[in-house]
Amino acid sequence: MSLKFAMLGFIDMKPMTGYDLKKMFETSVNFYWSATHSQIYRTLDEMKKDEWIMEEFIYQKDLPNKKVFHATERGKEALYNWIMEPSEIPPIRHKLLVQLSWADRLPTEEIIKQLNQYGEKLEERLALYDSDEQQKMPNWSRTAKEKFLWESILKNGISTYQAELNWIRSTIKGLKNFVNKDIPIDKK
Amino acid sequence: MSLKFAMLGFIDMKPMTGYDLKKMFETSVNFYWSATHSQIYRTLDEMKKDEWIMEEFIYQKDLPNKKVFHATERGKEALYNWIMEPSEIPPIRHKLLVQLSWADRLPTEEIIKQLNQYGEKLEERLALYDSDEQQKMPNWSRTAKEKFLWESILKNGISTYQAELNWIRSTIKGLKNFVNKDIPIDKK
DNA sequence: GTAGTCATGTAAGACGTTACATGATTCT
DNA sequence: AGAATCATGTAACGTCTTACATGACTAC
Repeated sequence: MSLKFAMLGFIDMKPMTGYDLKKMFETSVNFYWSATHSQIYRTLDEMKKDEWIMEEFIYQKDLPNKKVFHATERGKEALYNWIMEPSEIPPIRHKLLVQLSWADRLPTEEIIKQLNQYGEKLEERLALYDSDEQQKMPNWSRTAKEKFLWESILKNGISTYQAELNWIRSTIKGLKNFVNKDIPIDKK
Repeated sequence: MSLKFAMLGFIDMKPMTGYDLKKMFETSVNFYWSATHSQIYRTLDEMKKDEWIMEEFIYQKDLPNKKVFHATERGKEALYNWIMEPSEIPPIRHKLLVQLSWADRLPTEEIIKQLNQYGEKLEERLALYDSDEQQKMPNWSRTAKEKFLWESILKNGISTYQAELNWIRSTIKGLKNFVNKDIPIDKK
């Protein structure tokens, strides 16, 4: 449901093609919403039917022709209304945590290896976000307020991943007590 | 893909009905994976076909009949192998962040109201997890290691939500500078 | 009486991923 | 010569949500 609006917001800022949107979802936005080109083109069709966007066909000689989409008044209104809707805490589907719930069956070293691997991925992700690289938060921001909002969004990602990385580290530390030891419950 | 294994893990600990699983997903497990009964019954069918579980039909006089599922050897093996698979950082789909990206259009007070509402939800969630209530992490844990793992999983949730709550608070603070003010970029 | 728990299922639709499909231009 | 970029789409499949459907017993 949010996908339409994520796309509409971009199109409203600056008319765009499906291909442009695809790139947006691959770079900037990527950590809080994502979409493949399949999904993008299908959704563009729907939005066109709903008259939230209008298509402008552009012929190109050297490059493939393309369709630039523009937001309509109806579209802008729909976006505006949606932005004010209250939001729930997003459901998380966390494979690693499901694995951990049943990881009792694994040797402790294996579990630690798993957590380490995951931790490395978090580190990479954080490195990416901390680098200038990720100043790809679309840089055609107009107002100071908008700039502030985009920076805040990035911070959300960073602090979430950082929290999880800290958790990983402390969990690994705790697990080391179980390496090659059998610790009965309630041993005082 | 993880759903099968989340279910299988429970069934392996203790034979269960679809209804029992449903309750598990509503309580304990709920923050890192969730499922409705529709999905659960369909998935049980599939797992039966794959011979990961076996069905035991139980006739009851006062209550509706039920089907208790037991994990098979094949099922246990599948679970074991899956647990060792490396896990990616789960994709996040965060409606509030999409809304924030385009919230420049809203009066700052409205944005703050939105963030406050969301913050309250986080506080409720945290209160729930901090309370004994949430010792609903299935309490038939056998080994100390398993107990440690379940506690760790809960901590993951708590620290994630706590990090987001801190972020919300600091974002609100920052936004207050934009209430009824027009701040040009690069004003020194 | 009315809501809740126990207990099971089906059907339709929304949302998402992966694979299939094409083809010119530009960079290495 | 091979890979990447630009640019669009379709088809099949997998996953998830919402609504429809039933029915007895129990607690307030």
